[in-house]
Amino acid sequence: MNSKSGEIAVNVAIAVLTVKQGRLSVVAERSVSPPGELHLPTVCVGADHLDDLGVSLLQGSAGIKHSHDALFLEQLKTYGPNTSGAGVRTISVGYVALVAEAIISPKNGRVFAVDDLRETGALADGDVVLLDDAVERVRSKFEYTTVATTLVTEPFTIPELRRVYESVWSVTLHPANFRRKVLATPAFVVADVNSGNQRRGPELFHRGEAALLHPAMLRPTGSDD
Amino acid sequence: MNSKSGEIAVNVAIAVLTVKQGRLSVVAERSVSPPGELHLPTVCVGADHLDDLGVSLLQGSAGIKHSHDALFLEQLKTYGPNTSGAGVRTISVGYVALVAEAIISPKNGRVFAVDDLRETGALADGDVVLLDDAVERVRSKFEYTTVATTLVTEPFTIPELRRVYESVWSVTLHPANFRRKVLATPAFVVADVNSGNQRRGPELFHRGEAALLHPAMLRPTGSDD
DNA sequence: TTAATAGTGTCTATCAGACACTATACT
DNA sequence: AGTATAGTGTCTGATAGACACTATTAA
Repeated sequence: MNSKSGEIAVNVAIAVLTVKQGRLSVVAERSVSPPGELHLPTVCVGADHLDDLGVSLLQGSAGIKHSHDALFLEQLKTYGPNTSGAGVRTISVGYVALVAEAIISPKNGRVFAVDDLRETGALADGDVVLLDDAVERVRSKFEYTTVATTLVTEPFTIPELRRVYESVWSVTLHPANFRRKVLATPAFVVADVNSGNQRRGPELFHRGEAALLHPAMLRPTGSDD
Repeated sequence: MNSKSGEIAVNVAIAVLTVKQGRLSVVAERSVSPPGELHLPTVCVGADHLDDLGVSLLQGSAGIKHSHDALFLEQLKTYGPNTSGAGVRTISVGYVALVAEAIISPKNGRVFAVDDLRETGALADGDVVLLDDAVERVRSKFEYTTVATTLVTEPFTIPELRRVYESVWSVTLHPANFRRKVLATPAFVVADVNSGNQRRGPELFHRGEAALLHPAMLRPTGSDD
């Protein structure tokens, strides 16, 4: 109700998650000030709406062509205020994005396996919290939405989609039951029309129109790593 | 990474939800500038951490004695920036809280039924979005956590707890099956030791230690009002 | 040929929802 | 007595998870 809050700086930070070589991974950039430290892509907030900033930050950091077919972007929560080196109080609005590894070409950073980032401790402290929240949010989203299909390139097979689930949840799933559950949800995936023509091997699918899963596909109990 | 964001004001806004006379309700205050308009309690962000601000805002607006036994507080998301009347760009960090109606004594506001607020349109536009998000978050939390017990006063009966669920979800639930599901979750509620002594009537319970529900208690399909 | 994976069929334990019935309390 | 609510027992359909089996591909 009063603008007396004054000296607060606001930025948007993003965890761009993908699956690379079967491992849950994230785009991170090298910091300048503490050399060797890594941080998540960030942009300062001006007049643009937060969600618009999230989109442009995603596209800028991951080098994605505008309005690519399938991508997932969602605000997580806001952190801070933290006092930076120069004594500026800063709050960070965190976002999480899901993009297939094939269409990522990071501008200033690189794609790191999340487990490696955690083990080496190279990621800035505040970003570790954001990354943890991002991973947990995505793991949860996988249970009751179709966002997993944003991490495969079309056309894809059911086992490919299963390996995405396995990488994100870090579990192994029963192939037969997984296939049944995916196909039981009406428009989760749709069979490729060319499937059965020339090609042999596993059946090919495309993303369906469904966004929510009924019923939900719950991760195995006691699944966390 | 740069404090050039400048002119941004940050505040915290809260939706304090409760069940009053069987209806999902929220604490709102009368605005000064557009007379008659209502708004959610707000505080400007200074040096304190956002979550600490949420706690003090909850206690300040709802008049709750410090560290009351059961209360739920969670950050929702951040909105904006919106340009206020004076041309100040403001972003609002939204919180949602759950408190039993018996321990609310609003300082500057009143407890309104959410449906009434929506119908009359008296709530400020931005706050309507926050309120909607808060209600949806709580409805979802009810499915897989025990937070519903924060909306009853101890000791309580199973039917009282059921009516809390019914008010928040705006559905009617099957009494027998509801009781079975609640009692099937180990430490959701614990029987009152005095139950069966003097008193007759429905059995009395207290809040249990469990925070998560296994298995989840899903709302009836197609339940929204 | 062998090993690994894709895919189908089927069985069982569990849970959600519905119904029937008894017990208790208030009028 | 009669009505409403608390609480128990039980049935049915749907689902999760496990196992057995066949088909296909790649070495």
